[in-house]
Amino acid sequence: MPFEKEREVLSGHIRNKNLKHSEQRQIILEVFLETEKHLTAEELYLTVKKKVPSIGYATIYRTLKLLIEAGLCREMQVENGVTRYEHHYNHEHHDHLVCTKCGKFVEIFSPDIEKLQEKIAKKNGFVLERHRLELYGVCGACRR
Amino acid sequence: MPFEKEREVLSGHIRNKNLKHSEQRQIILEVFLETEKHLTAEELYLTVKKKVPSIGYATIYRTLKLLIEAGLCREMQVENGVTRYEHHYNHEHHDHLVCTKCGKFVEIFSPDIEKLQEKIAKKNGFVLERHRLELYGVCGACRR
DNA sequence: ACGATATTGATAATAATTATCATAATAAAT
DNA sequence: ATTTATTATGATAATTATTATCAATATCGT
Repeated sequence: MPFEKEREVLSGHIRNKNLKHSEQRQIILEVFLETEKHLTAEELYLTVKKKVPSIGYATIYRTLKLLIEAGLCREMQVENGVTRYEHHYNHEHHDHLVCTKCGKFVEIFSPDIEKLQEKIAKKNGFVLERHRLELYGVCGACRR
Repeated sequence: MPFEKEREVLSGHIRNKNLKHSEQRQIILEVFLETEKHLTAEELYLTVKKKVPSIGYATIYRTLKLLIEAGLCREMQVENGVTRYEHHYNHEHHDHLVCTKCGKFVEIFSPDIEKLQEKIAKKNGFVLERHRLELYGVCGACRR
């Protein structure tokens, strides 16, 4: 059974909040997890629609919110304003390095940068909650 | 004459692109520069409207784009999705540390972080063009 | 199976920004 | 100064992404 852990997380969250299971939620979760890239709501909608033709946009958005609350999903917005959704369960925190030509991106992480951020926040009297770092440049393939 | 340099920059850009001067553009620039905080398009619109009641929203957006092209203005988007505009001419590059309670923010800059970003980009074969860094936390005042 | 409650899907509403287009303003040439 | 070509403006429609509304349906504990 693939994604058993993730199913359980969602199930637990639903029970926890006295919500209800539904086929739509199951399928949206599956499609989301099966897709190995950062989806837009529209992409998710279109893919789910193939399995559940009656699905509505609102359900996609509602379920994405639910997945976020459950800790299974994370929102990311890259420059142009499009919101994408990425897997969050068992995925380490990371930031993104995005190619401005082809849109390809890689996930990055730097403990050194994280430390420096903490330092800056403290210096200004802030208690840091989270941050957002996006690097934009041109990737190797796009430069030739 | 205040903001003489900035006026010249805009003037030069307008000449350069064979565009035309207008009172609206002058006044929008003035209001933008006079306001010592990061404005939304709406705030700018409302302030300009006091001086030029006939001003339209489209002109505000068009002129903001023009100011950005001229290097006088920079867009910044903080988490909630609202786009704000800040002074860019003769302002050093900086990032933002934002309070999630009251919305207050301070401008920050760390050469060390910048260097690390370059290093990461290079390691991944990217030539870095720009980045975006926002730190979110709770400020001193909001914690008591 | 019943009843209380939550979910769904269709659609309207919202909000921010951009496109359209007729009219007005600007700049350059006469 | 007048003309002329071109750009800018303002009103409004269109667009896009997301959220709210609400009647009909599905779920879950009894």
